[in-house]
Amino acid sequence: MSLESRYSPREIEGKWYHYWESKEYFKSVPDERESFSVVIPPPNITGILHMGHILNNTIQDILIRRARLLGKNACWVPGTDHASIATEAKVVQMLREKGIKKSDLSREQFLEYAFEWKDKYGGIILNQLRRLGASCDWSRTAFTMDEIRSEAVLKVFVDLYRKGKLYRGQRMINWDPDAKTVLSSEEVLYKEEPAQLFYIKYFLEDSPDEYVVIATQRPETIMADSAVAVHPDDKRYLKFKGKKVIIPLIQKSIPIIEDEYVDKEFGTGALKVTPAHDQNDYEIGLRHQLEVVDILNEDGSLNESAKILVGEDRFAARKKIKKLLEESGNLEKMTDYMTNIGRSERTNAVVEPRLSLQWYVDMKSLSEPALKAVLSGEIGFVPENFQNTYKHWMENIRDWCISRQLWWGHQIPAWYYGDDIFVAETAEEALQEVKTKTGNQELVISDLRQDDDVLDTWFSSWLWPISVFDGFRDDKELKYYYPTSVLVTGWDIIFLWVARMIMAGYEWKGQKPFNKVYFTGMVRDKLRRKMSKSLGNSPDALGLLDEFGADGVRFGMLACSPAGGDLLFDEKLCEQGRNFSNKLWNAQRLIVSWTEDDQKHISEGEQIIMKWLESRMSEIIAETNLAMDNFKLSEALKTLYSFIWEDFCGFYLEVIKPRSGENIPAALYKHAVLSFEKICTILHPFMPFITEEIWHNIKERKAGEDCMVSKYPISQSQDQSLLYQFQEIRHVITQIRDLRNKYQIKSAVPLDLFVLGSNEKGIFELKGAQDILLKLANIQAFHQIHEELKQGQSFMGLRHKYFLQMPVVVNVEEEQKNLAKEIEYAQGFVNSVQKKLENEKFVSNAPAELLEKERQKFQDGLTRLEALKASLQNLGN
RNA sequence: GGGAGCUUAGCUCAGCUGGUUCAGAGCAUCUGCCUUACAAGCAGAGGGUCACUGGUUCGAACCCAGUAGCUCCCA
Repeated sequence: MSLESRYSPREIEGKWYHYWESKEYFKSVPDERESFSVVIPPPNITGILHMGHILNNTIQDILIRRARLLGKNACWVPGTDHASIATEAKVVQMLREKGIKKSDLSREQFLEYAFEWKDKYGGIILNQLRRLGASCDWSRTAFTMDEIRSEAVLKVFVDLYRKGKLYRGQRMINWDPDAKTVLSSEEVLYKEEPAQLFYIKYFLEDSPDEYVVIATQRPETIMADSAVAVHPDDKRYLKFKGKKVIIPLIQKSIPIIEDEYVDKEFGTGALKVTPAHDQNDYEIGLRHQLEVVDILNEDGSLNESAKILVGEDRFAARKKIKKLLEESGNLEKMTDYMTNIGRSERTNAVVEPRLSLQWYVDMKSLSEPALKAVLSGEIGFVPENFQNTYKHWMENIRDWCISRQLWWGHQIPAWYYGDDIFVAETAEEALQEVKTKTGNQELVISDLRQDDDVLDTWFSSWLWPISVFDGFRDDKELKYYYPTSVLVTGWDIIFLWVARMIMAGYEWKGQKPFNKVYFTGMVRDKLRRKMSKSLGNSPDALGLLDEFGADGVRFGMLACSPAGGDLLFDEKLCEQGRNFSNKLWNAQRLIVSWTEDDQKHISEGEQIIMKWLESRMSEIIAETNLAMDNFKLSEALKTLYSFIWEDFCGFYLEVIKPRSGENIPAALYKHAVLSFEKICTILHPFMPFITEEIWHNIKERKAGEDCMVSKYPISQSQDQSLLYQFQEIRHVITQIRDLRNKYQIKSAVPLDLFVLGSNEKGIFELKGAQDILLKLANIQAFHQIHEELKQGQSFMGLRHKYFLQMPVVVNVEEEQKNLAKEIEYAQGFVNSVQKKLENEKFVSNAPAELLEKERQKFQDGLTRLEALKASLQNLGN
């Protein structure tokens, strides 16, 4: 077989993904095995693959693939989210490009277009996940607006209504004038933005020479003012108590009121009160029974009630009113200042506080079990400190506004007849109720009017862990897969989604939806900026996959992904991943190039290195398991990376590599293949494609004998003393290489090695050590000596002192310097340990084990110190 | 205004319940190598007062308090 020296992932990745799919390896059906289930955070149908998805789905895939290898019945349910606002915006835009206005269409016609759009673009992102290697059970692909999921939504709505946990209420809400819909507070993003404060004079009604100056950022709303408020303790305004002022331009008279809400320090200390257009003002209005004047249309333009500037957009009106106020002499001055502006997460429009009638879920009743579940640890958060954030939000929870003034989504199952509301899953049921209530059997469905609005998208996604298993109709699958094992998502939607899923889980199934939540960080660029389209700092995800291969990208993404915190993405990490792929690829090339020979004897060195690798691998498996159990995926991968690169390729393969032209003993070859095979399995969850490829290249495989469905190796007990001996061997090799480097002695020149020791020979007690030193450091002979060697470079091992005889002139002065430095260090070490041992409190307090360790340390330190001193002396002679 | 968190090598971060002179890894840097698996590589090396100040302790990067700087969430 001839293989390129560079690994090219492209065809290989495609090949294996199709193969796995054709074998139905991703498919899960309930059986007697333990289940391991994950539901995907459904990406928007408007979305395309970005770095956040790569991160999130790589992690899920790793967990799922590992569970599968561990013998569990792994089920990863994929799907998409209909994303009301975002999708409707896209569809409206698409229609506009075709020259169609939304207002010209009926609801049915619009939905037809929307579904068309969804069919065309909605699956893109799922296909992109396939390229990443995501092993989802595609036969389960769900959509928040498909039949099963929609039915669940309606059921839940009706259920909440009947339980009295759902109501319709008039509230101050966040209005998106672009999308013309209400937003929940979680969908509004606040940011400091520069703005201007307008200082406006309001003249007194009964003494036209006097005036009060109010400072406002929104002069266009003065027509909606119902009062001017001052703080009751504010001495400046005492004289105006009970008086009235005139709103400029429209000459309307409003009272001056006193309210403690007013901040005396801000602006002039006098606040214009506009109950219809500000949350706080609304509350002041309630306290003082003020008139509510709504001057804005749903698109943010001024309406008839404004009396002036009718039809103008709010921002245009602001500019115009400035001029008007100047002309009328009411504008005293303007100042710049920074203020928090709320913008719609989806449309970026400045959000307008607006009074309106909406549907709400009473959250208090739902939050209690959900809070308890997390605080008690029933549901584990990774990292744990998100508990605090969660707790704070849950304890201050506000009712959830779930209606949206859109067409794309689940239309609210509420029907109106006269002044009455009838909530039911279908129009027929609603009609039945109307008939019962009114006693009028003649009524037909068209006599009722269904609520125009749709439900917030999260009102369907909070049911996701239940609804993807059709859990509202049938418990069969739910019993097996629910609660799901772990949810992997970004911490930014902890309230929008995670908290609500927990509530839904307890509300309808009396059980948590998942055992663990793994919060990923936010992907940022090297400069710590959030990746965004507008900054253009987000790498092209598909381009990355092309360039580095899915395995390389998965590696790169994970290498910088601690749970929770931000992660600074750098393409260099993908490059590292690609290089790692290449390393594995070449290790495979090497092994495959060898010729087996069953006649050839295994040397002592080969014997011990096989044993060593087994111990070492067991150690690594245990470490990896521990890291994975604690969701330290990044750490687990790094452990494997350095084991494979340093231990397996850099050491083991170098030792067993036959000299050129020679064959390899058959048993050794088999050991190498078997070891590599295990490595493939352990690494498979992280880098599925290349491991599958290598798995098949290093050995003939029978049908169904695939890496993806292999058995995860078990950590055996380890030979600790062997591991220790090898540490010493490798240390000695490094020292020898260093000396060769320093004195420019080629590795081709064989050298003799001496170990100083009266009764033990250190590493050379281990049969085979010499073979290894010969192979890796070209040590041709080994001698035990009992005193310092005059001609020779010395170095310290972990326990012993070694000499290397080299045909060189030693730089005495420099050596002396180095030795002096080392002696100083060793002396310091010995001193500190001695101090510790002489300290009675330490001796009496420290555990016996530690004490023993310290004594050993002291002994070793002394030996080392003596040896160094001897070297120094020796050098002088 | 309320809360959470961070500060360790040039960069990004590990460092689990205090216990090797504990200061670690990767990347970057430097030196030497195209040694027949891999230059996407090999062999080595240098680099840090663990933000600052105090305290607890036999012992502190780790625990406590304060200070400074940064980040995020909520209002």
